[in-house]
Amino acid sequence: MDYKIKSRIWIEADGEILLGEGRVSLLKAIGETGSLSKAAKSMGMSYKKAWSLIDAVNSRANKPVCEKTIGGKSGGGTILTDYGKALIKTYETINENCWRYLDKQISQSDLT
Amino acid sequence: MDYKIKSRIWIEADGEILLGEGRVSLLKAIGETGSLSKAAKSMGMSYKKAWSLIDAVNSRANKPVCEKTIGGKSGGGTILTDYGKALIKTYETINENCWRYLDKQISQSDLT
DNA sequence: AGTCGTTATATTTGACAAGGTATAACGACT
DNA sequence: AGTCGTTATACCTTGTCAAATATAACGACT
Repeated sequence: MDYKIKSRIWIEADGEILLGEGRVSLLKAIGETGSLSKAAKSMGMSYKKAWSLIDAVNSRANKPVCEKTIGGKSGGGTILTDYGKALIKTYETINENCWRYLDKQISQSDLT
Repeated sequence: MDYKIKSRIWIEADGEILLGEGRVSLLKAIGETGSLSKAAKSMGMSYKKAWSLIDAVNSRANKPVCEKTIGGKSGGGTILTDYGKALIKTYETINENCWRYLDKQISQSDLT
């Protein structure tokens, strides 16, 4: 059996988690569905958990990550800001780079 | 508030966690104390948890990571094998490299 | 035989996170 | 005014994981 190396990265602001893998997935689902409740449902996550995650992200980020509207014909919705999209992209790029880097590292080691 | 990037890496064998940050700390404490129970105590960890962690590591690693003796004058003890020491060293080296790499990545991004 | 500190294991208890349910507020539209 | 789907929040239940407790086996040494 050969070993594999895995990693998780996250971004912190003020010592608290701002953005991790789960929050990025949720933000992406919001971008696709235009709604927090639909995003939560598409991920099999409870609305309550999704709301608290997004609340944490918005309260810790330097700029708003999404904009929410309540009421109206469609009931309301949530859309990502440009800043939110940039955050997602940065996270994913660094994450993929990290994977590649680690795979190279483990292949250079002589573990058996 | 500026963002910081954090990471955790771990090594898997057969899809199960072999070695992570906590297990490496425990192994190092074993190396310093020569005893699983003393190592657990020094980390404020229950003996049971320490034992189960080490049991998992030993059962998944390709070679034994530590050798245990029961009974005798000193009651027994646990010492690391050369293979265990090599595992620790490899993990820590890759981990530190990963931190440096990520710091470089985040500084090259233009997040505000 | 008795002592000692260790490894090894089962059982119970407690704390905390996760989830479910319920309900209110909202506002464009009919 | 009524409808609708959403955001927002409180409350309670449940499941899971950590911790505490208890006990046994072991073997060199006295």
